[in-house]
Amino acid sequence: MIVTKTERRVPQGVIERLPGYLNALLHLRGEGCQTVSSARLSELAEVNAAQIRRDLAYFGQFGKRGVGYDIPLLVDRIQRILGSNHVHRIAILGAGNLGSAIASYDGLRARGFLVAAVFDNNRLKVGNRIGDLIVQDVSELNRVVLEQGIQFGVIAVPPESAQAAADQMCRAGVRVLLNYSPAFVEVPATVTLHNTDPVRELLHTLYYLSRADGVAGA
Amino acid sequence: MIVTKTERRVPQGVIERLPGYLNALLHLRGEGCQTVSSARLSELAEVNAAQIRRDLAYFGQFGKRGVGYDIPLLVDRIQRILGSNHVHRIAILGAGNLGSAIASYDGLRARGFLVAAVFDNNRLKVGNRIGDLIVQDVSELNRVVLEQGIQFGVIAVPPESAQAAADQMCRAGVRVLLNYSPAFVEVPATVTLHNTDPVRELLHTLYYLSRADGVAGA
DNA sequence: TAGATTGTTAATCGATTAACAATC
DNA sequence: TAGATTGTTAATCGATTAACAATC
Repeated sequence: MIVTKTERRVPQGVIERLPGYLNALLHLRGEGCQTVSSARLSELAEVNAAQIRRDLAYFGQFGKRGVGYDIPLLVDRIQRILGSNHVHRIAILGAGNLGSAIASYDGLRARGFLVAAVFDNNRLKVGNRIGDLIVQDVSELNRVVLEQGIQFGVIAVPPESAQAAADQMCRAGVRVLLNYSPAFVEVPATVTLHNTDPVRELLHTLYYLSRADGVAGA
Repeated sequence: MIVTKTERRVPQGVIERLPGYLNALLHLRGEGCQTVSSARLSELAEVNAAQIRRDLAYFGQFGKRGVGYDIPLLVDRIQRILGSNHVHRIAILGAGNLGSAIASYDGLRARGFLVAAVFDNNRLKVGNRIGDLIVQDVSELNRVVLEQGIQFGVIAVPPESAQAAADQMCRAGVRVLLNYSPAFVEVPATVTLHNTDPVRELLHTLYYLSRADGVAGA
């Protein structure tokens, strides 16, 4: 594994912002840009320009003074830092609308993820086609995760089955579990659980919305 | 609108944590609990107990010393603070897998949101049923948003149509726009845009995953 | 050289935490 | 009363920002 010189403890906020920078850089690269200034990146990523420079400085000196950052180089560096420079395999449990949406989500491939398998326990769904994949029976989960070295599991089942799905995924050996259901699930300490609740952001927005009615300002 | 006494400027971090508290409280209420201590809430919401007490104190005194917080009361208070104590209507543009998944997402109803309409520009999808809803042609968007007082718009179309979808939603008059596509979209300053990128969290997790291989600790 | 933009310091700002008196 | 837990202060910690010398 390649690690850049300065390996101080990097604040979590920095790591959380890197994917946003990468996103903007991929967008710029797609438009054919060669270099970008922290000022321009600031607009796209909605982060203060000084902070971008400071964040990147945790990992080395990637820019040229007077010029800016070389986009392909910076993309590569950030991908290495995050570990998205090689492909990571994902297994999805649940082949309903949510599972299908995630399996065919455009943003995954471009950023180093590959949906390697989709499982369901419903006989009617097993055998269905989702993009290039065939839905497999959940009894195959252990074998496939092991054989393909799958590290990421996605729970895309109804909330009442979420815990059972999580248990199966953990037994199969995934390292990270993404829970898209609104249920609480528990996992062993060796597995990293991410509860990604799409409603949480709506609620948070609501607060500012009701204030914006009465008062000026965002 | 009911507002509690202390209306100091509330830090953004507090607002972002409230939905997590609410989530945990709804879970506890579902289990039949009457009261909860900040220590117990701390476990469920994964936030320091002192911080929970401090966060809540921005809005008033909701607890009883020696006892804890009354769950139904606290649920009600947080819902009022966030504005989720009355129903907010959502329109979804895009009736594919993603749109269907969001439309039938269990977590919405429980937390004050109602998917009021789903639109698509594909003749083949117009007229389809998703739960209780019939997919409508996108030409109906303006009328329906106006008539039903819809404030939230969700973009669930392929990335290449995302900007066009955003424009239509903004013209129709939504106040908040949730973009689930990996595309960059621009909106007028009067509309709040939320880019909810499910891959961002995966990338962020990846960083810690690669470190966990070599070093001890989370 | 002149202009532009980085890398980095120093100052500010705000969030987090521990601790404890108040009080149920 | 004794035990428990809040509300709140005070101390710490870390993140953000402005500013500017270094340098392309």
